[in-house]
Amino acid sequence: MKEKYYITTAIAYTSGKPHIGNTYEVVLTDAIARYKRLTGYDVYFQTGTDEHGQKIEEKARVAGKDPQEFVDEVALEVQRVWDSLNTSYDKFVRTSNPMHKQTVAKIFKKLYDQGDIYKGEYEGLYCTPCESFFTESQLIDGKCPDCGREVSKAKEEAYFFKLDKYTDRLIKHIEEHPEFIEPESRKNEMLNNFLKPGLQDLCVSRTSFKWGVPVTFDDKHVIYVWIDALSNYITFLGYDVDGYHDDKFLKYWPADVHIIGKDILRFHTIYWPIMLMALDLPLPKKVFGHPWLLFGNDKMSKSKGNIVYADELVKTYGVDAVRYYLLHEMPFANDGTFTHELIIERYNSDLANILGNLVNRTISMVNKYFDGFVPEIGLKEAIDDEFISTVLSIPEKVENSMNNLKVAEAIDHIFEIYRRSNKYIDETMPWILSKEGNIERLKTVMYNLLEAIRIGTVLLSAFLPETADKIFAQLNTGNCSIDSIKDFKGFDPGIKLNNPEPLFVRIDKDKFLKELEK
RNA sequence: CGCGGGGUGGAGCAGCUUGGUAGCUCGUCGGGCUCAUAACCCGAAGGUCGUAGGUUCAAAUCCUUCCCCCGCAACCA
Repeated sequence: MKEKYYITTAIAYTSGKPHIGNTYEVVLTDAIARYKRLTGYDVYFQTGTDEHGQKIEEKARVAGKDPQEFVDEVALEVQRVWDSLNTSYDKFVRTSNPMHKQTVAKIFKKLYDQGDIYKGEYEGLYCTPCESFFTESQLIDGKCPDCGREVSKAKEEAYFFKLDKYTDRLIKHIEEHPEFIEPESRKNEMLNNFLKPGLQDLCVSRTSFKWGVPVTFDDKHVIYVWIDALSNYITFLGYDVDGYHDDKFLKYWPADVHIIGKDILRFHTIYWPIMLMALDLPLPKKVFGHPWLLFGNDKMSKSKGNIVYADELVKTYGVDAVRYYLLHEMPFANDGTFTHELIIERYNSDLANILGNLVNRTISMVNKYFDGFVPEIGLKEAIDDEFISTVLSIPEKVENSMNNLKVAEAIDHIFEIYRRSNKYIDETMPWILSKEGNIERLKTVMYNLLEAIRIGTVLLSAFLPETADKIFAQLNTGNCSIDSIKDFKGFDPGIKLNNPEPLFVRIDKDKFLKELEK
């Protein structure tokens, strides 16, 4: 019986096409999901779109479309971008789904009936032309951030979620489960900024727009984003307020990890757990707030005009080059940087030179010396032991890194195999062995290289699935299970390799960048 | 004094919890090799570890001052 692993991304807001920074989250989650599948877990990977709210209502109106029509189009676009990066989600959810809306309405009612939600008044800074409330910090020079006009204090009838009842329990949970909030630096932020000073009640309904889930017992109100969006993690598993849950919910909840952007960590580590407590459900085991991908030194934004889209990058560099960059160049806790110069550098040095060239030269030699047939082990030397033990030590290192969600570190470990293999070629000098007619020794060297590459490729398949498939095809082996990399004999002698095809063709950086500018 | 994170050779990062030759990748320079995608392997140069003090036999690592950058600051998805 496989152990289950439920992993999610945040759902993307359908106000427009997601940029590379938004896409990073899905690729990161995908790598973890694929790795867990590889290592024997029953993985359920959910992602999707958050489709309600005033902003979307407006965007649809401007586009002259019905909101549903509008989000249908954007959701399709989001899914297309996710697919362009080869992400292996099991379920793509959309909050405009009728079943989801029904459950959300029931959750709201239940929380109201049990006294966790009450009716009150929301007071904020209101911009009349924009029909929107803003907080002090959202204002630009004290004026409305959308239209630049004066705002004034205003009140609106609204429903609130009472939080103080659960605060102590949440503080205790966070303190007793140091792994709950990742990275750890964020934990203090939540604790010191919000929980310990005491939480303000959360406003959970709006009357200023209609595009959302209506409050069943008060139709002036629409359920505001939090209850609607956050609950996607359970509604689409078949959670039922009356306890008639689907098997899927019983099997997969609680989530093993929610992967989200650091900007919405507060909602996932405070409001969401409190909602779950109110519903008497177990909390997710971990929430990981990943850093942002910046373009150069700037945050990507439409107003700066520096938006980079994932699907366009895929067209330029190939899917695995983009995945490699996202997964390997992003630090664990600090923001990462994207530039074309940097991705080309990584592409050339890591993918083309170290990995691609290794596979190419190894297969070429086997073709040349053994007509492409995988040789038996022949004569061994002491240096082989060190080489083999280095390779065999990698899976455990990768496992440790992945258990801490250190994806970049895990990839580094895999590349240790390739670096060591390139060095092994220099140490053993197969072309000399061939010239001297030392075939027994040559057989061993080539076998060791092929097996090292195969082991690396099994691990690599979680991160660069397309490349891994290409390598397996060239090696002509289907032996790619995690069990096959525990010892050093997973490559059956006698297999006929296919001809080598360059995996990554080197990019001429200067020439390429000039082309890009056109 | 709102809370928190960070400042390490040209670039990007690790090391700091549990003080004791400053490590990795890229780039630069020199050498080697020729199986391979001008790729691969070896070596070298380059850092007073933001600043000023303190603790210590010894500090990038612990404590304090100041400077600079960044995130959060509550209903913005």
